Amino acid sequence: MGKRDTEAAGTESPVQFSVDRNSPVPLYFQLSQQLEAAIENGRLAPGSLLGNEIDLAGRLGLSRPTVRQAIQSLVDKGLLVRRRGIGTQVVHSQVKRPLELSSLYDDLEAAGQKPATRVLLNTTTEANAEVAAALGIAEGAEVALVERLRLTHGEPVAHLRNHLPAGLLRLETADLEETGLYRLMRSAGITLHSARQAVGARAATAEEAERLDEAEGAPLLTMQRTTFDDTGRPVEFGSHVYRASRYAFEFQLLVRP
Amino acid sequence: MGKRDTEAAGTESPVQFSVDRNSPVPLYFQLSQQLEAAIENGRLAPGSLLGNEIDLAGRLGLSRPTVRQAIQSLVDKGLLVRRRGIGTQVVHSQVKRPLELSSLYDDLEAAGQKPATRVLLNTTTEANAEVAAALGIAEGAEVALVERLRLTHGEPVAHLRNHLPAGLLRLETADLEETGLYRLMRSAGITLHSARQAVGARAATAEEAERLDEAEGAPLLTMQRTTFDDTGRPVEFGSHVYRASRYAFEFQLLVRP
DNA sequence: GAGGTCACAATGTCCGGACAAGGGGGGTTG
DNA sequence: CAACCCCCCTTGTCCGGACATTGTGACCTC
Repeated sequence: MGKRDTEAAGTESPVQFSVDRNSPVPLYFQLSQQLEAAIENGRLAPGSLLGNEIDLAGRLGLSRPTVRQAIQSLVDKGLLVRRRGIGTQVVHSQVKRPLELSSLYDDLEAAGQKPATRVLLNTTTEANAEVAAALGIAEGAEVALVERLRLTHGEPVAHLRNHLPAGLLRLETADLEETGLYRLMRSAGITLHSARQAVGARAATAEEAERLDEAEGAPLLTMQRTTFDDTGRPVEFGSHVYRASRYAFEFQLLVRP
Repeated sequence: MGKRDTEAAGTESPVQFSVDRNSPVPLYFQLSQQLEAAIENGRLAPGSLLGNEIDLAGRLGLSRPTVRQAIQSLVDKGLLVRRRGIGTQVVHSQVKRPLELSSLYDDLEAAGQKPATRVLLNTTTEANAEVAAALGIAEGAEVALVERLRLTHGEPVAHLRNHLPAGLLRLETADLEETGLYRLMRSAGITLHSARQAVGARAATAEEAERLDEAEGAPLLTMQRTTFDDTGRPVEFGSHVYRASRYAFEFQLLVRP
């Protein structure tokens, strides 16, 4: 009886947003960024309702499709959940970042470690059967070969062996010592699109043990990865070995609905 | 001069689609499924153009937004690539399935292996610090504990230890021997939404070696995973050990644009 | 009081249109 | 002949509206 009809239902959100129509950045993107920031810093509490799309659109002077596009992008990121008949609510946190095509260099840097790289080899060679199959080229064809040792605090973490199609990109040893391979590829105009990975484990050979400062037979984490650009062309085949005592893969993933 | 204006530009696709407006399944979904099937079986060749959205909409009697929604869902899956000013192309194959929240049981079954499960333990216990932190509950609180040995062809592949919040779900040993844990959770109405995983490696302890029929010190692949439902509530914490000689994680992933 | 029924609220789907932005090709111009 | 410019094609963004579908809660009935 004494209830006002506009009274919010408890977990409603009073956060205000605004968009700039003169900005060249799309309206839906402006909104999604503001929403994401509000979720990130807790102004939009986990579990709280977002308020219905119609009102939100009205308050911002946007159309519903635009608002929906903004919300959808965050649903895709796993930050929001839509429930028909209920509303859109903020996921109960714990979600950080979904799995990306992780660069070891970026991973280490993000973890606060200061990664260093020692280039062991930067040359060309003939593709063996495995490399040829991964890169979709003929066996014996010329490919670029890079072998690197990745270190943090002066300690080796991983041995990285990468094969790239010939002529794709000019790799300077100096650049490789400075940053990660993916960054170099991206700045060369290559758009990384997808990758196929296999992660396993095996015991260290004598040579690997020597290189990584481990005992022979110590458990190592292995990863093989073929990366494709947006045309589906293989642009890189990596065969990496990590010291299990110093590195593990961590990632978040979403369930495809 | 002698060119007809409707002449396709070489790599155009002549594939026909159709939608049923009386079906309850959404129009955009009908179209995206047909597109996906056409890509899967090669009728839409890798690299070929899809034809512009306007025409496609016109031919199907749909609006452009609906067609775009269908196409977008396949772009999200990594099957298509859009280029402004050019058109939408089929990715040059190699893409199979992006990473899903993989169930070992489903993985093995999909690989043609016939997985079997031996339940070693199905009880409740008090959460230790690690489990409590993962499930977001108090240390010492009661949790369900399941330990299973997963086998193929009579050979052990992995030892699986799972902790679940008390009262979430009634786990019958008989069911656990028949199928995977995730299937049981899903059929209990729990919607799995996201997971946080860590994959590493270590040497087998004497007990693990015994259980998995490996030598002591053999390299093992380890995974720890906390799974969340769509409200962000932790619903499962798994601590698994795989025989590196018989199993590796394989997955495809997309680069977030 | 327990049950079902109905209205409401919210997202899901779909339409038709409009203009902007980027890429490519062809024509024009030097 | 080459460089530049302009036009056209395609996707990107955005709008306003319409109806369907699905949870929820209140109301009514038994």
